[in-house]
Amino acid sequence: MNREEKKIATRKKILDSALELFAEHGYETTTVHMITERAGVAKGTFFNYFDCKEDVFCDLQTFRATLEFEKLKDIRGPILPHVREFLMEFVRIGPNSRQLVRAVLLSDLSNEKSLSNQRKMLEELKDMLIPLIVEAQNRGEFTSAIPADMIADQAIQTYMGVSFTWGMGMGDDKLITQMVASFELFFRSLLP
Amino acid sequence: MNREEKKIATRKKILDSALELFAEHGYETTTVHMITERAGVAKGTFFNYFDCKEDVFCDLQTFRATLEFEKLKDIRGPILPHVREFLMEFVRIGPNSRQLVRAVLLSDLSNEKSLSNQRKMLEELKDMLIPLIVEAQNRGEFTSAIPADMIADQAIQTYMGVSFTWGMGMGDDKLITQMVASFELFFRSLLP
Amino acid sequence: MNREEKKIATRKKILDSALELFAEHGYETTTVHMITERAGVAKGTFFNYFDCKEDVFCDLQTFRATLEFEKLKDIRGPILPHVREFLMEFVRIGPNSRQLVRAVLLSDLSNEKSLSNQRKMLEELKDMLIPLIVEAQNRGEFTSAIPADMIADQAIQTYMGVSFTWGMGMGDDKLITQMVASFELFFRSLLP
Amino acid sequence: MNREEKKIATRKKILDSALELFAEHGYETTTVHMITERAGVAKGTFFNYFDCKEDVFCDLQTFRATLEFEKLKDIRGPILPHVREFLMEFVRIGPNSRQLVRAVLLSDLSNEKSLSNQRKMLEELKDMLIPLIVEAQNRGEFTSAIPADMIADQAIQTYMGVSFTWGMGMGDDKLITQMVASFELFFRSLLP
DNA sequence: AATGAATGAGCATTCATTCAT
DNA sequence: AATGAATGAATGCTCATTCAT
Repeated sequence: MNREEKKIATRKKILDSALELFAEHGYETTTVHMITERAGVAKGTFFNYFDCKEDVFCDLQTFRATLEFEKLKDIRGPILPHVREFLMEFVRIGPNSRQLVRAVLLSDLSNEKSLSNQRKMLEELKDMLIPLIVEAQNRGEFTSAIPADMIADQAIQTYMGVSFTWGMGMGDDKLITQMVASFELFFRSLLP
Repeated sequence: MNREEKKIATRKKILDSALELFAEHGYETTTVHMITERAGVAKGTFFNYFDCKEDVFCDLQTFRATLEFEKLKDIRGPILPHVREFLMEFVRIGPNSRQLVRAVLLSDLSNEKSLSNQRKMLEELKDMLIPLIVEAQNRGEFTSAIPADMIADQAIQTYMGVSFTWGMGMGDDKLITQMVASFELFFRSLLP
Repeated sequence: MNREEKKIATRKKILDSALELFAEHGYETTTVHMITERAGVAKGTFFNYFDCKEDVFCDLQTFRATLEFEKLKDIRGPILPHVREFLMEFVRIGPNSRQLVRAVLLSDLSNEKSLSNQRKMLEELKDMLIPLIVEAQNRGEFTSAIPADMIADQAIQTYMGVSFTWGMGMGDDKLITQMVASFELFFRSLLP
Repeated sequence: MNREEKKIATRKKILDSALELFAEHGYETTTVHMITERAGVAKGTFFNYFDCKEDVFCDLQTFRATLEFEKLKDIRGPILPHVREFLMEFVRIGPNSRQLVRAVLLSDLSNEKSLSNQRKMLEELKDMLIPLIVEAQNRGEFTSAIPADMIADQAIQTYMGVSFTWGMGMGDDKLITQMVASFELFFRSLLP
């Protein structure tokens, strides 16, 4: 492992430890000392990689921003199979322990910067969903009785609702199972 | 106002100030000094009423436990109107600013004690919903294709999903409007 | 000693300790811990009295701003006796150990706020001196060959020069002796 | 440029950067990182040339010790022209921005080692001045009413006083102008 | 019962210094 | 000889909590 790789590894160690600890104790209660201790580095090392404690926190969220919403654009024909597939990938990429989910939600709420990041991301997702929904309505897959943007809102709410309650310890052992089940029911409400 | 009443008033002033501040800044970021300043009492007074800072926090949550789930027990005949009414009261009692909603969700997530309180409350709610749903299924209001407990989970998820996304700043200006709209869609998915 | 007096006493203890330590080690090298240790209070107590470390520093200078320059305004008749008297009082009020003088000069230089405070004070002093000098020139006490404002500058320079070299450990044991001697020589240069 | 020359150049780069930064921010506030960044070398390189941060600081002062006081020894005949000339060179060699002057004075005061260096230098200067002054008194250039060592003290005080007040931002734009003006007045006080 | 001065453990952050590469 | 990642002691500052008044 050369120098550059070591640096990346150290950064990752710190990020991972931070994510775990934020999940276990929340942002404020987690100290830099705790993070570096778990990462197995000195306290000072933390600040070689991040300007301040808050920065790690924001970093945690960026991984989600990289999600490939783009894929949704190219959907042709019946929408449901694609949405199911997208959803599964979306969940597969994200955190998969209840603790981690809680940590991410916590981060969304506790911090003004995170809050607006997250809101922006959801708005983007919504903008990408609407045309898909409209097309599905035209094709007769979804009811046209409900406006497309309301359906989009609803989809996002379903996603966040599942995340939240699952993160709290309720629902099926696997997040993906719970997510798919909830969306099946959701799609049921969209039948023409 | 006699002595005893004064004591109760002081306690209430402190609790109210704390709730407001937790809503504005979160638990950790709110200091005892901030609370007593807003309540208009001296810092020491706080500790005459609460053993430690965490205690106010737990006190804040108890108000939700007092919610009258009991009412749900006595429902007879068609369920939908009752559920709609219950929902509206439920939302009316709870916090109504996005900030407050966020604060409460934050409190649910940040603290082990709060987390388990909240989970217990939701489980209770679920247990109360299931027989109602079964009866509605028997009466033909809801589809029987979906197990009652799954529907109950779904209802709770819908509630949390709306709370979360609305707290983040999305959706209709009024929480109640958003909540009702989402539940109408939800009920749509339960049609036989 | 009642509560209010105690507060004043504590504040004074902290200020005195700070002044001594700044004199011994300079501003940056002196830690809040050192100050509170010498003052015999807890570290936190420091911050009950001053918002930050820098504030003590600025406080140290204010005592000089209270100097009664006003007295100079009312001088009538021959100026020299009054100036001598003023000078002696000026020195008597100010710090009298070499260490303290050094601390004050150090504070003037190390900190932008102090620097501008001090400059302003000296400018004020100069403005007050000029009319006196003009009158003395008219009365024939001082030469008119040198502009009054230059003489004022010179007086201030003499004062600072004595302070600096004396603070460094040179000159007569007593600052006042050294100051008077230097000003006698200075006045000699102003003979018509 | 061979290896030896390169080493000398690197050392100089570091020293120059340090001097500039000490002038701009003072000793304590300047970090090794700032120095090496401005010098364009890595942080580690600093410690290849200096054992510790303090060492650069002491090195900076030595340049003043190299001042050729020796020249004063060989003065014959009327003293004033020589002293004027010496003074001008003295000032020309030294720092010429208000910031730099302030930095040097600061360094004199903040550090025990610097303080004693500076004191020693001034004492030497004084010892060199006294015989010159005695001779000038004998020749009738200066009054004999004032002891020669007092005059020497006075000269040094004048020098430091001008430096200090000029460094603080007062007086003529050019230090040399201010210095010459003050010394002219000083010489005036020495007329027989 | 109410006050607020005093406390000190604990935190984020800085930075001179080391040392493997 | 030069590098810069890693170190950890030290610092300014916060704040829940105590307790004499």
